[in-house]
Amino acid sequence: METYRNVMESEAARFSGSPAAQVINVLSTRWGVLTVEAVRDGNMRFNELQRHLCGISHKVLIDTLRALQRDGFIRGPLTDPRLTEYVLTPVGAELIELINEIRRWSEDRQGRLARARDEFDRGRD
Amino acid sequence: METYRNVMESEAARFSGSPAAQVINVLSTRWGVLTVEAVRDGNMRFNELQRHLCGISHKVLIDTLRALQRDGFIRGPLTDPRLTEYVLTPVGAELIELINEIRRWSEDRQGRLARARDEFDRGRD
DNA sequence: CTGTATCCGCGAGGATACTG
DNA sequence: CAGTATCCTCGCGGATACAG
Repeated sequence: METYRNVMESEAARFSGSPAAQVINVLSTRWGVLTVEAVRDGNMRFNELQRHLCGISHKVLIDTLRALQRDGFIRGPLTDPRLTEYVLTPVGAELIELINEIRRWSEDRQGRLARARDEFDRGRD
Repeated sequence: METYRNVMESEAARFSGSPAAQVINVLSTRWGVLTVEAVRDGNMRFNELQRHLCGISHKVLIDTLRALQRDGFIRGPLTDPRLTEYVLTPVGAELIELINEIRRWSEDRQGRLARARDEFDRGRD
């Protein structure tokens, strides 16, 4: 066990200790963003989520849900026995806004970013 | 070799293909943020950077610099022989703004985030 | 169905030696 | 000093079997 201090908690070294760590944890793990978005898309039970996130393994979904709950972005039966579904917390909803901002930022610079890669890769083959 | 397609390019699966991948790559790797910030703090040569980023290994700094250059956030001797120092690109400077926004976002919610963790951890020991 | 407990592969990050 | 080439470690993400 001891997973809840594992997944999403290499503690995003560069932000370690800082509050930003919890955000980076979500962004930087394999299924973090996908999972919060799945939860937002409709409060779901475990199996619905797993089907929604096609490809995620049983264990990894549990680990991810646990980490997201520990960081306060979702709530669900795993921590609160009264619940039957996973739901976004208010902070979780705000997190999605932040994620969307990052997406926008990237799309606004899509051209420049892509060009950088092309140039770099061209110089090297 | 083949590192430049390695470091920072597990291709941030959840954003794979999307332009946001390049941003997440920086955020999610051990030294990504620290390195762009070091480059901003003063255009430096390799060894100065390594001293500035105390603890980073030789190889990892090179890998990180290469990835940051590939993604267009910095430029330097590694890709451009005319340069002697590593410098931020315009997009790189904007990236730092984005990072600061994420920091602000987190600090604004610091209390709620910390409380979530405390509650979770308390419920489990 | 939901969560736990194991076992495993692979890749990022690190240590080190070698080359211009 | 800057960059390359190896080798190693450790932990995330995954597969699977088991338990309420």
